[in-house]
Amino acid sequence: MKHVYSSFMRKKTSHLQYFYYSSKPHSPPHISFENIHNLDDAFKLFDVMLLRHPVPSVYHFTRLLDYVAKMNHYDSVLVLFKKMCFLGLPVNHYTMTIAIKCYCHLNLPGFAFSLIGSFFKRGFTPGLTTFTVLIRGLALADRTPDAVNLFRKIIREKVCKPDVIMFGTVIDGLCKTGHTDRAICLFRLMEKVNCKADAIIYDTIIDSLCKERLVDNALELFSEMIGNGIVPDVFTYSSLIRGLCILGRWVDVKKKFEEMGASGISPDLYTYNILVDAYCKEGKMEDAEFMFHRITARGINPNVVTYSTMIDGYCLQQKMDKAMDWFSDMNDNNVVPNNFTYNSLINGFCKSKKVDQALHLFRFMQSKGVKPDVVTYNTLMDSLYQTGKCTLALELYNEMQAKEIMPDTCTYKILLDGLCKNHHIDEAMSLLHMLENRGLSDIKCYTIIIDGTSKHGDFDTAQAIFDDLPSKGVKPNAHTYTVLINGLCLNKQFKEAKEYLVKMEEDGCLPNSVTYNVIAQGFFKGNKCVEAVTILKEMVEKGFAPDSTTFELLLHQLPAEGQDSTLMDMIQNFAPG
DNA sequence: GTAGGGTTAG
Repeated sequence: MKHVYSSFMRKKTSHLQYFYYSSKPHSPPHISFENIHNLDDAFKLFDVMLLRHPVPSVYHFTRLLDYVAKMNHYDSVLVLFKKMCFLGLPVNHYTMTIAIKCYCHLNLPGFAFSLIGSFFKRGFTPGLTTFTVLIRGLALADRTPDAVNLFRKIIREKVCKPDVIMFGTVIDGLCKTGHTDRAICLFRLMEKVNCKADAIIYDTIIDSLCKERLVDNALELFSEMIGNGIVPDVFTYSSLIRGLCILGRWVDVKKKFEEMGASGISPDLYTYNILVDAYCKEGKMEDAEFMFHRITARGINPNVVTYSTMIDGYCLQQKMDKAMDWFSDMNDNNVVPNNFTYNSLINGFCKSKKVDQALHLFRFMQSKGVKPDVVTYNTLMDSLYQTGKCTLALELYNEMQAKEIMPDTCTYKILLDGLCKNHHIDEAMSLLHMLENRGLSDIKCYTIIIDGTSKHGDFDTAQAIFDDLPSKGVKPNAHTYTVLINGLCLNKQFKEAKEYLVKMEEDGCLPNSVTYNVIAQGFFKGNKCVEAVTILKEMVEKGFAPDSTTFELLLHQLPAEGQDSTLMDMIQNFAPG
């Protein structure tokens, strides 16, 4: 064996010497991970370790597996783990816990559980760490209720005494599934069992509260945290800053940002990315660029998120030249664009009615090895349908299915709307029935169909679908009523349109600005100008403003209604600009 | 000696 090993070394010495070096001649080579940069290196090292005589201890193999796991190559870890088991190499509770983690990350919690059996077979007992990995694994696999049950069982059967990390794992699982309230209950329970919450626990809950826009509650918890002597870190401040950004509390954002610096905590790239994103979403591109320059001024390299966020900001404003400039900058700086980057650009081009450029990018991204996802397809299909290119849209739909990219609820809504707008009502109806059979139809689907059929001139169908909603257990919302009222106006059923305006309110759907604009425009177009003006007055009383189309129609009535002082007031109040 | 929890973009 030793001979095999040395001849192997001679052949491949140039590469393998990176992994081994001896401090003394004839001493066992030291195993080094320093020069492992990719999966290939890791597999080679594994093979070399197998050829060693004697075979290195389980400790070395475990470290190698952990190393590969930390590179997120969970499937490869399991390949190596199975190979170890197959070759009869020893594995211990450390090795098995890593394997459990990998099964969980691959969404195979069943296999993870079966490894618990192996624990006992091999004479090990799973402890806190292993159970924490399992709990987290269940949460990762969208099985948080099971994770919570396992946690309860561990406490009930006194399997082990949960520590702050296990509590933190369960709390995170609850937060990520929208149960922040339950997470807070568990957090309070910790105190009762003498388990002191640390910064990570506070950060998890604060972040979750901020995401739910309960920023004041988050700030309260932040004060409590400090009161309890827990020092906030960059995570805490980043979460709070993002929460304040979401609410547009810019003064508070600035204050928190300064407070953070004063506490000796430097914002990191995450923090900056949050701010860049917030400014971009707000359309404050100058502020976003300023933040970007602060990043580089601090010697931090912006990453794919930073660039993609800037690009998305310009795309949202349809400033495609600027967006493409940033795209070039990103490439010049060797930051590799990903799905998000391309999807933003494709969306930007679509919204600027440059579908050809969007399609060009769609092909380009694939040539660069970036795989389009459901969002890419949705964006393109919507744009193609809206510009009447049905054949191409359908081709993309088929292509997407061929690639086994699962359509989501957005996809179906795009198809429904696209088919209706392009006069394929029958196909839209059969799609709706398919969605009903699969339990995928919701009020938005029906609203699209009601809108589509009535705009297509088939108001009877629209009305029939609307009337059938209760029997399907679906409740119309303000949008549905608005679409129906629009249909009634198109069908010149003005009396009914007004009746539905009252009816929707009785049904708990308050008419909004769109509803009033739609009905006012319908009445103007049907030459029911006096009634249109009555509706406009009601609208203004309720605090809604006519949009530009309504306003133009109103102006046309000026000679006839010029004596009406209310009308004049309205015109003066709402003149655009 | 080795295994466990928290932050960014449609």
